[in-house]
Amino acid sequence: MTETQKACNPGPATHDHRRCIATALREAEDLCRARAVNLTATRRRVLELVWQGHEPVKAYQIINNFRAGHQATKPPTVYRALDFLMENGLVHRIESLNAFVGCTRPENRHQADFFICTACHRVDEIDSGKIAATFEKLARQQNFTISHKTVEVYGLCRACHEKTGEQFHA
Amino acid sequence: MTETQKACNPGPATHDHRRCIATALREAEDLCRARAVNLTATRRRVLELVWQGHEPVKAYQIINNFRAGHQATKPPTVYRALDFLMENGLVHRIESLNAFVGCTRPENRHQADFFICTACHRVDEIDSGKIAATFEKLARQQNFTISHKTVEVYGLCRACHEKTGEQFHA
DNA sequence: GGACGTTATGTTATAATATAACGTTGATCA
DNA sequence: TGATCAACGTTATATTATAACATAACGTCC
Ligand SMILES: [Zn+2]
Ligand SMILES: [Zn+2]
Ligand SMILES: [Zn+2]
Ligand SMILES: [Zn+2]
Repeated sequence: MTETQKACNPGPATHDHRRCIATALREAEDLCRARAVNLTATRRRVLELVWQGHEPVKAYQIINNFRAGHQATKPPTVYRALDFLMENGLVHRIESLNAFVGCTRPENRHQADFFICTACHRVDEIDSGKIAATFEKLARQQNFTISHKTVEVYGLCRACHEKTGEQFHA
Repeated sequence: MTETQKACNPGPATHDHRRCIATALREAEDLCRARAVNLTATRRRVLELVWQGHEPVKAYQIINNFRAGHQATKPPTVYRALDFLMENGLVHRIESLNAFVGCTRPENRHQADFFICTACHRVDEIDSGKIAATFEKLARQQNFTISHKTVEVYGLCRACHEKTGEQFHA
C-alpha cells in the first residue's frame, strides 16, 4: 500500500495544509529561478511529497508515493532529488530519524536545529542564535572549532502537552 | 579483512590507549556488579571493541572484529549487546554517524552531547548544563516540553586545528 | 527431580536505508 | 555535426537494523 497521506498534525490548530504545500512550492520555484538552478519536475514532485505534512518523511515513503501520473521511481532518483533540495536549503535531514522535512524559511540559507514532538511528530525549526552562541562559548573553552552541527530535541509540542499531560511517551 | 585496530587518534597527545580500555572495562564491571546487571562475556567483548579508540565505531565493524578466540558472531547478538550497553549508560550512539562510542563517565547516567572532530574523528562529550539550560529556555518560549535530545557538533579538535588550520574539511 | 520461568544467546531470514557504476536522453553550443 | 553537460534511468549491491523463532543455562517451586 502507499502510505497514507496523513492529515496534518493533530491539535486544535489543524489548518489547511494545501496552502503550506502551495507556498513551499512557490517559494522553491522563486528561489531556484533566482539562483539559476533547475527545479525539475522530479525535484518538484519530491519536494511536494516531503511537504505532505509537517512531520519528517522517509525516503522510501517518497519512493513509494512518487507515481506522478503513472510513473514509479527508484531510490537513486529520489536520493538525488533530496540531495539537490538539501543543497539548496529547501529540505533538511533529521539525522536521528533518517528522514526529511521541508524547510520553513528557505529564503535564507541555514543549518537548522529542531524541536520534534514525540506524540504528533510535528517538527519545528528552532529559530535562535542563542544556541549557536552557547555552543561557540563551550567550544572556545576546549579550543574546538565548530563547522556544523546536528541538534534534534524531542518532547511534546504545546498542543500534545495540553491534550494529554501524561499519555504519551517515546 | 578485519578493520584495522586503529592507532589512537593522531595529534601530539597520543596516549597509551590500553589504559583507556582497561579503565573502561573495569568501571563497567564495577557498575554492573553494583547495579546487579549481568555484564556477560559477549557484552564485555562488545564494549571492548567499542573502546578500540576514541572514535565512533560502527556496528558492523564490531561484528567483523568480534571473533574472540575463534567465534564469529551475527548482527542480532551485537545489536543486543549494544542495547544493553546503552541502557546501562556504558555506550552512547552517535545518530548522525550510525555509530557508537564508549561513555567516558558512566558512573552517573546521562544523555550526552558531543564534539566530533571531522579530521581525526575523536569524540568528546560536552560536559555542560548550559546547553540544557539554553534549550529549556527556548522550549519554554514555545511551550515545548523537552524529553531528550541529540546534539552532535562537528568541527576540528584543538590538535587538528593547530596542526593544519585549513587542510581538512567534511 | 522435573516442570516451569527467566535471561541470554544462536540462527535464519529479511526489512529498511543508501550508494556505486554505468547507460541514456536531450539541450546547448563550438 | 559532434562534443559536452546536466539530469535521469537502470541494475546491482552495500550498509544498517530487526523480526521471528529455537536453544541453552540456570534457578525455584512443588
Ligand atoms: Zn501545514
Ligand atoms: Zn505534538
Ligand atoms: Zn585512549
Ligand atoms: Zn581532531
